[in-house]
Amino acid sequence: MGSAEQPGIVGSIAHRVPDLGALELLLAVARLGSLGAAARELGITQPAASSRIRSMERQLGVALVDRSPRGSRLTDAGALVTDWARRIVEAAAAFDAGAQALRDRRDSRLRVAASMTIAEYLLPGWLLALRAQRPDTAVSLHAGNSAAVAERLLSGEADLGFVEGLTVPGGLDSAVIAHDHLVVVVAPGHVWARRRRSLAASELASTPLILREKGSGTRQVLDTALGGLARPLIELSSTTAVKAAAVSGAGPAVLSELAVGEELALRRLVGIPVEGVALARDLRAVWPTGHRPTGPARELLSLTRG
Amino acid sequence: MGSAEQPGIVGSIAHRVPDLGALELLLAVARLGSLGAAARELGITQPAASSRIRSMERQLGVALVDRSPRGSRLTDAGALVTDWARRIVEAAAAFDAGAQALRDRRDSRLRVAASMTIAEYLLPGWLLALRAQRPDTAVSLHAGNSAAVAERLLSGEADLGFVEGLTVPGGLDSAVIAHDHLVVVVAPGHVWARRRRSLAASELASTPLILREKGSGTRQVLDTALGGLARPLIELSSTTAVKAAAVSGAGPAVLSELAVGEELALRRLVGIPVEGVALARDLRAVWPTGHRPTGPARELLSLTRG
DNA sequence: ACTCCCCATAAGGCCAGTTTATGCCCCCAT
DNA sequence: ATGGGGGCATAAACTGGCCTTATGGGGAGT
Repeated sequence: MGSAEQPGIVGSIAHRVPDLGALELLLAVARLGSLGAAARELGITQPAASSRIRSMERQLGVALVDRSPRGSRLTDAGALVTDWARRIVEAAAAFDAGAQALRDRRDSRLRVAASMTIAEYLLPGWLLALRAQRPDTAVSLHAGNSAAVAERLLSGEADLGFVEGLTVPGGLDSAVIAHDHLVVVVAPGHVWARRRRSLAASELASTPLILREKGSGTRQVLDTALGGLARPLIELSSTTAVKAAAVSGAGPAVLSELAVGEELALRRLVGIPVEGVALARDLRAVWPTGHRPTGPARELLSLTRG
Repeated sequence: MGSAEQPGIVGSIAHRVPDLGALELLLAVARLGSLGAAARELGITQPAASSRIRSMERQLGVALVDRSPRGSRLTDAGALVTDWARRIVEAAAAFDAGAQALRDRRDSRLRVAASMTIAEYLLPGWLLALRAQRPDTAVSLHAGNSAAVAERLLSGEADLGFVEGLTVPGGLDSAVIAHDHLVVVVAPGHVWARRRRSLAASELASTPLILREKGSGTRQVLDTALGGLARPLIELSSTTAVKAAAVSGAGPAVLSELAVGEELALRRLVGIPVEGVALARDLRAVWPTGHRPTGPARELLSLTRG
């Protein structure tokens, strides 16, 4: 690492955060109460675990575990660190579940097609649950808009689909699996953030907004709710881009609450109540008319409803 | 969460998920549109970035980036992977912000004391926001129950505190910064999950529950709401342990909605409405009477929306 | 054509993490 | 008391991944 130590602006966080293996090890230690047991579970030797925990403590500058000849318990700081670490590892598990489904395997027993918002925010969790229940089910995933989902289902390239629009594409049966609603959000510095009254539909319709492109489920719902009048300030091709633009203060955006939950909680964005507009939408599972999901597809479907 | 730390048959997820540095690089490529530019931003050379992205694609079995002599753009699959990766990196950034506050003890310009739930779920995000706004503010953090927070403030060992109980400890002024409410949760297989009617307070009081230990803010609110009648099925010392017990079906648990948001969304737990019990509580910032927060403390306070 | 910006490949170096091999400590059962 | 076993630490050697430097090829604007 010859070039590393320029003490200027903060570099990447990767070298200040222990890697996933170390965090996973820490979780195992917390759960099992012993370095050796944790090491066995992860398939490494006890000295490796010992050394890794120690170097993590050195890196963070905090003692994480209390070692004793009877085992190891977390310190107070260690418990906190472990809770924070768990969120990273959970996100990594979701990543893994999703990524494994993207690998286009011919022998997949369940082929799923989903709209972007669902694929982005919900599907990894469902796949994780499915894996816990049926570890040997190989799943493949394709993401696209409603039309693309319908096409894959009707051509037999997918067994089960998920869409987020208002209408169900022709030739498909569906079941509502969850409800979502769109929210109007602005950066905390925006004028609207200081409003006391809720927004009138006419105001929303007459204000240029940061929007997803036409054809997206989100845009479809908004256009319908406003009677086709949504005025774009700018059109972006991903939820992430819209969020980033809104956070940076470019203007008001309309997004699924799924997409902005975290931003609202941390006040990076502020939600503006709107009156007289139906911004709710159903999230639906879809399949070719008559072909009720069976086998793995039925399994996944039942997981999405609880 | 269980699935994130279940004993893996296939070994750890760490070797199936790219490390944080690679994910961060991918995010930079997505944002900047070029491998070389991303490499420069992270302070590595272009061949290193090229090689790292390539090995990530090999590991995941998916093409992530479309290279051209004019730059690089994400493939469709790459966009999805990047969105999932962003969640890992965000969790890592929160971890980093929190961990740094656990370390900086001596020369901290802002010393914070917080109750466990707040330290666990909210503080890392606040610290992240604070760092974005005032990058040079060194923060130290101690977590403990309300009494410990009060003690640190009154002894001058902390400048600002956060508590979640019903009452404000003596000698402290406070400001409500957010509202939280406790929810009754059970595993999806539990009898209560199939109830149609909401739960009566008397039923809750007469059912043995999975609870935090006495002295915790959560327990204090519940005991007060039920008139001191909460019957423990088992008492556990961390929110995480309570959650894990509830998910495994051991019985009903009572937890902050902050703690179970994800579990509810993924149906690993089901919330049970309760009638006639006030399970709401305020989250408060606290400081020694008369010493209104100034400087960094005031800055942090304003981020929490006091 | 010239030049700039992009990316790929090759060869060598370095560090982190791992394994094997010991040693010490404490608890408990014989 | 006396082994035995579980638990952790340290030392030394190995390995592999990531980084760097050096170099080459391809497209786009001037």
